[in-house]
Amino acid sequence: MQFSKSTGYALHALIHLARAERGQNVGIKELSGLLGVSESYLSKIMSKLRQDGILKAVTGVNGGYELARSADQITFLDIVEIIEGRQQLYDCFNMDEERHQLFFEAESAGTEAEGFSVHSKGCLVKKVMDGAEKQMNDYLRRHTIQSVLDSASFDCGHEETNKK
Amino acid sequence: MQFSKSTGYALHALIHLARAERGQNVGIKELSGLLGVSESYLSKIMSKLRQDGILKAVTGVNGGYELARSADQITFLDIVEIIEGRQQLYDCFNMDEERHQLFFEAESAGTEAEGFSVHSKGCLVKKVMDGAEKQMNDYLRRHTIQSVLDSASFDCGHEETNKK
DNA sequence: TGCATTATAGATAACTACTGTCTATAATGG
DNA sequence: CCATTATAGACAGTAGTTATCTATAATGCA
Repeated sequence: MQFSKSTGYALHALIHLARAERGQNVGIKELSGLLGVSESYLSKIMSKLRQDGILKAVTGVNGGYELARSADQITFLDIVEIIEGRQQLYDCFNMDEERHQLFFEAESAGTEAEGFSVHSKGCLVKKVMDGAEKQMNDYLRRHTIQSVLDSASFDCGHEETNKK
Repeated sequence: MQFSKSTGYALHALIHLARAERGQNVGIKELSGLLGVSESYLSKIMSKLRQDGILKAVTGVNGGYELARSADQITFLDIVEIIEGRQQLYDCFNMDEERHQLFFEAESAGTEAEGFSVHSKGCLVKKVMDGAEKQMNDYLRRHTIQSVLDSASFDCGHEETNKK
């Protein structure tokens, strides 16, 4: 299990766009040269980001890409979900209860009258794996394109560093 | 990006083994029937777990598998690393500094005399992605086969529940 | 208008990993 | 000696990733 290279391309491209002047379009040629990936392949990725509202694109002369929202409103999780897809990391291979009788959490067996909060039924393995995924996603949600710019000392001098 | 089904098989099989009597071998036939996967495929997974010291295996009549250590010494991370491999989730596509000049963290530029701890140089994108992976791994390390057994109310009656 | 530029969309293909089957082999107990 | 059980290797189908190439559409400029 690994993140696809496309996710890396997307994140690096966005950082570059975030550093560009507002209103300045950056073309695929510049981006692909910077990242060392073909224009053809990268443009697929950029189109996806546009379709999901991360970018704006302009065709024609002086066209190119621009962020559709400010860099601190674009989280790493946004990009990972767009490129990797939104399925969960762990799909239990067989969710029917017949086979899972041993791996399912029993729902407060027979104690309904006691007012117990009925446990949500589900595979205990999946519960752990989903918990693990949530830890990662929460972290990715806390990190934005802007936060990466802040942690770097780009153009030391005319921009304050460590703004965050 | 998703966990492979094999990881799910492995975890479920281990939970079943953990419930078996100490010294009692469980055969591949029983396990494959329970999980709904072929003996052939599951045995590959079990062999891997044996090679990595999670299981002991006995061939021949009355043979089968048994945990090699106690269930609370087998973490979810152990199993994920064995089945999914130990590579990092994010490999930066191009780590040479030439191309990365914009994405690398500068190492405490020119302030060496101040006694700053020199930042470890590296791609800022990778730093975030590695951080995210660490969050997930830490969670997986805190969850063991035993902790899953504890959270379930198996065989209510002759075993204490919530031992942990 | 016509042309160069630039993004978009579709078809295609190589490669890899995952999932799974089949067969042969080795070890063990009865 | 035989049935049982795990192991190892070869093999194949499927899906996803990583591209490439071509054609198309939109835009700005001369």
